[in-house]
Amino acid sequence: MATIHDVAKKAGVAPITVSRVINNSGYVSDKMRKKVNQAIAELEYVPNVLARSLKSKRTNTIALVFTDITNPFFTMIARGVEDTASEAGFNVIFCNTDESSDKENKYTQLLLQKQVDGIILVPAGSNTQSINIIQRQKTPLVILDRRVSCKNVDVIRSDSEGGAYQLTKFLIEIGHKRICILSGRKDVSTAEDRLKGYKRAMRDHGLADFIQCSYGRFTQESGSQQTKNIFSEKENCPTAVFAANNLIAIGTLITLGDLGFSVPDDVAMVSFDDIPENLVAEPFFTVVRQAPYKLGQKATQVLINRIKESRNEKTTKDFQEIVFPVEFIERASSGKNIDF
Amino acid sequence: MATIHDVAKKAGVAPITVSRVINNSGYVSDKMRKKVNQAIAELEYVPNVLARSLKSKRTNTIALVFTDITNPFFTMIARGVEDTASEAGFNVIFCNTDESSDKENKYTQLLLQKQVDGIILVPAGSNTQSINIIQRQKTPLVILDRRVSCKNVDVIRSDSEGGAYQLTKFLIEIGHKRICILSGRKDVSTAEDRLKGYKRAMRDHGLADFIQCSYGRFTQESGSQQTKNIFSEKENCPTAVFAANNLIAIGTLITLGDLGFSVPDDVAMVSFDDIPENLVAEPFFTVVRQAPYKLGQKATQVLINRIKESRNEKTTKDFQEIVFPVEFIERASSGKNIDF
DNA sequence: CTGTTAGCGCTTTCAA
DNA sequence: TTGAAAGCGCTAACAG
Repeated sequence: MATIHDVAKKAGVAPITVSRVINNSGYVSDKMRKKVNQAIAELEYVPNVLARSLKSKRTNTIALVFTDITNPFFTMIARGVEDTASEAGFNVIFCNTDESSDKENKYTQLLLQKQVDGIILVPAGSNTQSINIIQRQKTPLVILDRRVSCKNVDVIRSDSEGGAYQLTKFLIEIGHKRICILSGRKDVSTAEDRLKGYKRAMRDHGLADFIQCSYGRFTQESGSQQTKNIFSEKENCPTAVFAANNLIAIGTLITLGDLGFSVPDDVAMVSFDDIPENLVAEPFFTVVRQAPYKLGQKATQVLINRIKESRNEKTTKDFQEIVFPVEFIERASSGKNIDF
Repeated sequence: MATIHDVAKKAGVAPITVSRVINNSGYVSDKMRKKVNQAIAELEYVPNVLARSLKSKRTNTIALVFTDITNPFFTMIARGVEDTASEAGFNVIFCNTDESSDKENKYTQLLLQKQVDGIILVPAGSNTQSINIIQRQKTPLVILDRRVSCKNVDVIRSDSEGGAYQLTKFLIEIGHKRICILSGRKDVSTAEDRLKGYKRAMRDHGLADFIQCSYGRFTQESGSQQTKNIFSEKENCPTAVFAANNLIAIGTLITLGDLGFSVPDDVAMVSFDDIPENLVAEPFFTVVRQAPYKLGQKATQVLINRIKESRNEKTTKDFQEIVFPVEFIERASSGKNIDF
């Protein structure tokens, strides 16, 4: 593989001149430029950005560390990040942690070694170890989708509590009292916040006695499992279920069917998060929908600003927490005006 | 940020000794090792892999260049690639081309500059420019999911033609004659192969006169559009539709509904590719299903072998084309024993 | 406008 | 078992 020296020799110039042509920096006469470009073409020269980055201290690469790209919610986030980063001249490395803090730590270590310019992190749990490491290396960092206990960091997320409140209130208003929530892991802020919103709505409407919470994970299997636990005893079953994410909702729907409950006739359902429209012929769930693409977009913008700040050694602006509103969509799963 | 020199100074050794500790290479006495490790911990030293890679000529990074991670088929491929690569100590960079050869070229250029150790490519079209560039830089390459005109390259893909034959034959055997196929772009091999398989099945069963093909793109919108084109004139409409991928299938299903056709009662449907099980409560489509995770896995294994070969300067084994079988699953969308 | 010098942080090669 | 020297390919800083 040709190096900048080979090109320089062939073009009869100094390596730095080649560098200037490649990077469009400094002054180069048209004559020189032409010669250099020709040499580049002839040698099929590909600049080595490792060497460039080693010298320039920037890789123009950011990383997105999240739980599982297989969940359409995160897939859309990934696209939002990639598109935005790409437009700004940044590359993206994606890392799936599968909700494991161990994997999260390993990946952040690796990413720091790779000298990424910045990291967008969806924390796997409440553990802040990787956050601390990233910050001690002074690598710009944005937290996405979930709250964390540290205060000195930017956070971009949706209004989980508000959305949960809205969904619960809706169920109450169409007549439900015995509403249960099936949520994710306790140490994941979105699971916690949705539960909080649910509880607040129940209390606000005098239904504190009917509060019934279940923790699990944000997966279809967990949705099934939690549903089995709650609906296996046929006495005093909830008349409505609030699934704390899309995958739980599907597990719940399937298992309710298996147990002989039909939705929404026997049990009403609402869910946080949607399945992307191009994957479903007839959307069924009443949901509160986040805007994952926009979340990814915003997180990337904030991160890139931080990166630019750090390059200019500007005084750091205050950290911000940006909370996106959610959108309520009523569909068939919640039924309506049901008599009990 | 501490460098290897800082660690060396602190530990009272030479930089190379630190290097040996980090990489577990060469001989280092336990005493030295301890001192070095302590210095590393105290300084929170993070090795710079750019410098390492510059010297060692390997980045332990591979790239997956594909069309759109938003399509669950490719999402699963991405997971297959990441998990396999990760296990072998490789990092993955993902690049979405959105079926644009332009973007494909730009990304491959960038990836070569980044000195990735290998590339897995799902070609955006029949253009082989990026393949040529990659090969001229002697970067190991594996083609995934689609055929290409070059012969000197490994290809991992599913049996599109066979699967299409199977689906078409199935429709014929349950009594359909007027079967149309809605496919993707003509210059994408999977669109072409599925069409071929369909045609061959039609001919083999004496239905050459009923062959009705439509090209478009592998998206929901295209599925809708193609369906509109074919079903807007109510005369001699097909009694069955073969959607060449999952997204087309959904667009078709929706639009058939809009046009007043019910599936499968008025029109039977089959489709290539499934929607992942954890995203759908009640799978509806009769499909031929690929194994995207395995495709990604296999492609990565083949690529990593090639990378190791190239490091050992071994004589290159012959290029292989690995074709995965597909799995037929009958569901409600195709109906059964319908009278015409 | 063009070039020289030095060095980014690491590891290979050779020597002790 | 440890280290010194050299250099991977590039560019910042300075000089001309």
